[in-house]
Amino acid sequence: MSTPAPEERLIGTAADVGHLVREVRVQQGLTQPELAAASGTGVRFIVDLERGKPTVRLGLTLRVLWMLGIRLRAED
Amino acid sequence: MSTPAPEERLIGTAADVGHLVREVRVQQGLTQPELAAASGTGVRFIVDLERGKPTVRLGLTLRVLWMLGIRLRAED
DNA sequence: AGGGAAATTGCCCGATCGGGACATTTCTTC
DNA sequence: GAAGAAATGTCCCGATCGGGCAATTTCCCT
Repeated sequence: MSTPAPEERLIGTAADVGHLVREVRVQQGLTQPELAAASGTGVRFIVDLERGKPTVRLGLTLRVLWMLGIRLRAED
Repeated sequence: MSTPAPEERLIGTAADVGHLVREVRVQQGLTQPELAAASGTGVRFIVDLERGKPTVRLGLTLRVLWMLGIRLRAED
């Protein structure tokens, strides 16, 4: 299976993260409350995250990403 | 140039992020205060980040990563 | 062992996160 | 336009982030 990553993007800002989360969530037909519940957090957090708020917490963010099936890779 | 990424890792938790930051920082011969200054934050944050504290802020984290030359890619 | 540098921790405190509830706005469908 | 679903805003409030500073601990080298 030599197919490259289905979809890959560079993540540099909280806005990048937020936009991606929203996109994938909608793509998967999930509502914000559903995603919140699935990630063990609240709607408040999801709204802020998708809005690209830079002060949201890293741990929760990573959990949401994981839940959505988004895999982060770090390259240096 | 078909060489794969020089070094690539999966990021799933705040601990993953923290360990990577420390590793790259040390590799580059930077002290925590130097990295803090370069990222426009404080030592307190760098210590917490490297410790893998899940509640550190996303925006600052991404800034530190960027500063270290670490590029995040999201794949879904 | 000793010394110096670097890292970590304790503390203070202003700022604000985020869970939850509810109101309001926006979006979608008919 | 009307209705319903989804998203966003407002508010409350306990918890705590993180900048800054000093004390303490750890690490590294001779």
